[in-house]
Amino acid sequence: MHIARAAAGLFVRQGLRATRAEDIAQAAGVAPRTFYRYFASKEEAIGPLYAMGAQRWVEAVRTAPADVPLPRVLEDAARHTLTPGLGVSAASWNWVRTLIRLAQADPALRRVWAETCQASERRLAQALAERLTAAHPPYDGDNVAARTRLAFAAAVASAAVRTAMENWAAGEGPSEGPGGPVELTVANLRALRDFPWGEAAAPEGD
Amino acid sequence: MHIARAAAGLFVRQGLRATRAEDIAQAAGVAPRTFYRYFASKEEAIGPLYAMGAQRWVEAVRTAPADVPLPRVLEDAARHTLTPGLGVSAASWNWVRTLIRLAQADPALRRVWAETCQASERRLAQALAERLTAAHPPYDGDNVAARTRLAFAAAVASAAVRTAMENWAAGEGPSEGPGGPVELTVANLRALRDFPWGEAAAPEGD
DNA sequence: CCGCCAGATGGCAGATTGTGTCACATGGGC
DNA sequence: GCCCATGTGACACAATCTGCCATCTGGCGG
Repeated sequence: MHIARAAAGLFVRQGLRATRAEDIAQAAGVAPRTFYRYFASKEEAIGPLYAMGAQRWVEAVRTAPADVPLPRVLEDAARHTLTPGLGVSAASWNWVRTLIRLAQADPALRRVWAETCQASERRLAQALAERLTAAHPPYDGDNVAARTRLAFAAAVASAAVRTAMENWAAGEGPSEGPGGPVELTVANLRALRDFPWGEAAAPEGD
Repeated sequence: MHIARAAAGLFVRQGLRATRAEDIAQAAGVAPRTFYRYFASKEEAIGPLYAMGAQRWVEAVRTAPADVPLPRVLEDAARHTLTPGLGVSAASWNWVRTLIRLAQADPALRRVWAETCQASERRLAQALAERLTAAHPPYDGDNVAARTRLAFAAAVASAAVRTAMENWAAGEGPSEGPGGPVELTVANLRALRDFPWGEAAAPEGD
């Protein structure tokens, strides 16, 4: 969505506050009225940019073979989605970092980011449900406990990626290798498996 | 915050759309300008209501003795916060359900809900960090990997409660006992521990 | 070719929202 | 009493959204 790109460009260049919805519309080459046909507010305009990555990740999970164990699926999807060069050019990772920082800096944008994350979480839950119904016919989608468990699994997986991205973006680390999004995400997923969780969360100080 | 209550009342009674910021101000007995001194938009006005519960939960975790294992702390905090009658009157749980449903129904309110959840997640991360520095002096807050791991832990714990609340509110289940917020949350936390997670997430169909 | 419809877009008016600025009141300390 | 900090209100105005209608475009059947 080129309107979203125009919005992001203006937000980064001159700040959210100084950018009017009309400016975005003009930069994107559309009428103000058209802008508001797609977005309810100027903040929402970068939503699609935030959603893109999550979209790819969920899709990778959805299309994974049903016989691969879930943790493996999540890890592979993370690698496939977050490794610079695969789908997202290595250069534009700086852009990604900038956008995430932007979201953390402004309350209104943080709301958009948060909502986007929860939305993709719901899509992931949907994808996991499909996996389940395919593998375990007795999965009962009407059962509150079962649905909650599924939503929780999606939330956890989603959080593994989200916290990795947020913390990576907040620092100055590289977009690849140790300290990069992929490594942090994988570390989260692994920690999940062997969390004693009984004792506090920093046994070995990595 | 009595402005928040006034806003919630109007939103529930006549809908978000039909409620103007000025109406809320009037219902709360303040001038419109004063309303905007506290909230940037009318949607934000119910934020404090969403935050209250999370606030209590985080506080319960923070004040837990350092020698109690974390999963236990989380479970206890959940019971303490989510059991009707302890702090939140049994009657007002219907109100809670209504408010959460409201959030799921409207995009703008969903954003507020999402942001509130992430905000309390950050506070929980802060609380966990304090626990850690107290217990394991070598905890390194400057380390990206360590910070991410901590944020992830907070996100997971937070998601356990959030998904429980969302799924409880979406259905018609009781606010207490099986199918209630407490049970669902505890089930999430337990599932976390013995997730083989290797095989799909619905072994025993509870 | 023509009429027609569906969908996307733009123009315009106006209600609503959000903000800068100043004024007024209250209450505590000197 | 004076002063300052803090919370509140009034007014004007910029910016945000929205309803309604006109216009354009492309496809489709007559």
